[in-house]
Amino acid sequence: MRGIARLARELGVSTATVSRALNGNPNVNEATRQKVLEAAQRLGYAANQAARSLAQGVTHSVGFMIELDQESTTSTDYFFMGVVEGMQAVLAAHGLDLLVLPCAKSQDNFTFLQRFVSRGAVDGLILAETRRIDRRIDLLKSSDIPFVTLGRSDSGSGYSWIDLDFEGVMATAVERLVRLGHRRIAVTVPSNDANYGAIFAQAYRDNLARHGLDFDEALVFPTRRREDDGDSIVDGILDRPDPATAIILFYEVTAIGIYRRLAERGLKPGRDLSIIGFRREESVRFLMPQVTCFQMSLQDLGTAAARALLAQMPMTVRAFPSGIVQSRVPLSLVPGESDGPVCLREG
Amino acid sequence: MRGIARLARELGVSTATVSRALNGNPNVNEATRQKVLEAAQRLGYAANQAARSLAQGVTHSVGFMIELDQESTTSTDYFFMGVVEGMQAVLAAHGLDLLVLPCAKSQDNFTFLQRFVSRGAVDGLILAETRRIDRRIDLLKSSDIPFVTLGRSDSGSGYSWIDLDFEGVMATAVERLVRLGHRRIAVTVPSNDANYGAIFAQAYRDNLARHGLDFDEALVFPTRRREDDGDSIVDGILDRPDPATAIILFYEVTAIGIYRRLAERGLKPGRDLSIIGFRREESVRFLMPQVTCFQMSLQDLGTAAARALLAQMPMTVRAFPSGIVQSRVPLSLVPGESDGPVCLREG
DNA sequence: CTGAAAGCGCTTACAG
DNA sequence: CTGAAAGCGCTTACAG
Repeated sequence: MRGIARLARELGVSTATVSRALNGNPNVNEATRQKVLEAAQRLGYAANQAARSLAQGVTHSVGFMIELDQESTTSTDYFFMGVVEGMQAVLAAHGLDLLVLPCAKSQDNFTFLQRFVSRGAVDGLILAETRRIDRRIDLLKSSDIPFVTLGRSDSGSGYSWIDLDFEGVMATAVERLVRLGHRRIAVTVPSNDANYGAIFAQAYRDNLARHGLDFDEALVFPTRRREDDGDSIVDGILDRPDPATAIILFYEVTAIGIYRRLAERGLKPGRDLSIIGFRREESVRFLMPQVTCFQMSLQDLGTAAARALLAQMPMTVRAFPSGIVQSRVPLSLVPGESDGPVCLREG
Repeated sequence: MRGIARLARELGVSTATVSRALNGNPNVNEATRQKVLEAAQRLGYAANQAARSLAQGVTHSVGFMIELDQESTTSTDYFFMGVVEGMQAVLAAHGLDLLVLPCAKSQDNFTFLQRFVSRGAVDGLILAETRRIDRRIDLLKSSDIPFVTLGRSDSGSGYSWIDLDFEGVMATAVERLVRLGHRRIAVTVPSNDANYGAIFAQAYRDNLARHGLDFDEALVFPTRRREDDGDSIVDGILDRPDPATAIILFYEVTAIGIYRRLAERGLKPGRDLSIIGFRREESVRFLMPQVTCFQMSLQDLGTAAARALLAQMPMTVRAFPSGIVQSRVPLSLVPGESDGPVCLREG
């Protein structure tokens, strides 16, 4: 005999009473409850997770699905801990365990998710890095499981998402550059299939238009999260009849290659080419001159996602009556010295 | 009626047969199995996790407990993704799900772990960042759950661990510096309570002794994972009657502050002070001159940990007959320009 | 090769 | 306030 039965026998009460005492059911004599609690503590007893889930129909756990790829292996993760910290704090306060579910890039992310969903392994899900078209969202919508995504998608509708305020960042960056006199502004965009690339690019176009600037496909540079695209970007920007005078970066790390190439050509960031980065990444924080960029709270992002999820879950919906949440976490500009007024050279 | 019962009724067979077909039990007519598999696929059926675990007594999942602190929020995590990728690949190949369990620094890590253990939420555990004295190890030893730690500890014995080869790194670093003529070698050590700090410090002493060099407490600098200890270190090393000529860093990021301070004093890394870093971190990869440091495969670390765990688990012990594994993942030197022969100045 | 039935360890109406 | 019992959705000897 084991588990709750052993505890019950030991105490001379029924398993029902033990269960009630442990679960905070009010219909238990206070003295009995103390006796049970004490014994459980002493014997290190905790209800078996599987049995509990089966009987209750809930797991008291939430999954956070992340994807493991080469790129994220060296950088995105830096994004990860802060976000998880925010989520965990909120969920723990409501008795929910956060289980981070890492999906290898080599396995199909749809199948991966489906397994956890159809097995009822978690009560809710948070998805990272949504795609423009993302079948996972359709899957989650058609099943009855509460979920929230980190990032928007064109798939599905009427679901909760939290995202970065790409639009706000781009508006601030473009306006700042325009004020400094820039009329030809280049941009880098991520070359992967996550939706944020498309959003960033669209915001770029929208904000050029707002300021009456022409969009030029030649000034859009797809990049990966690595520093060595600097040569082609700098040369591509400057060696043309109508060079750009500024560039907005999606991946901040690109600044390293740009700085390097500029130095080779005897040029200076902020004087000969204005640079505004997006997110303040670890690897460029010490670059000189400092990159003008945007800062945000990763914890807040995680917190917002967790709250939005709790608003979907039956157990916590009353405490979070916000319904569907679709919101963007703001970023604030951190001025550096990598941007400045248009430099009047030869032309 | 739902779950397996519904599937069984639909197919006109018993739940036992469905279960067998789905679980690869050989005692099933091949045609029957196909029929079941097809229907399960079509209806999106997968066995309920809780019911399955309860019936089988195993969860088919492994927990990787990590801790979330301020420090790791900005850096250690960079360590994280690669390791998880390695673990996940190995575990998935054996039908095990990897659940990353993030523990907030504000909650007691012992209690956190205990809950997962006593509830039987996972079949095995991997612990990160062991302490010199680590009650979690005693807990795991006294329960029957298989586990592996990332990092050694003085607690417990006869358990499997995987760690970095701090000794090898230190031996290589000290020997390299000694060959370059250095006799006064400083070191930075982490100021937290993880065991690797103690190991690193001990390896430092051992290797000084091996080369007949005196140990001097004044040359040991506790640091945190941030760049701004450079001033006190550089000044502390150089402004003394018997200055050190070289320093070995635990946290590579410390190099940034050291470089800065050296520059302020008109000195050069590699010429006026030789610097060898430990692990090649993202944030200093682009420092000039490049820091001489050590490289390792995070994936290999994760892979080794997962394999060591499989060797403890009943289901996989036959495929991994290695027994207790206690091994150190090697790192290889990546020469930079931050170290060089002793510079003969004035004295 | 298949099915009826017991059992995994809990929770929770139901009855008292 | 407490207990006996049914039930959660599976798996697995056991019998055929």
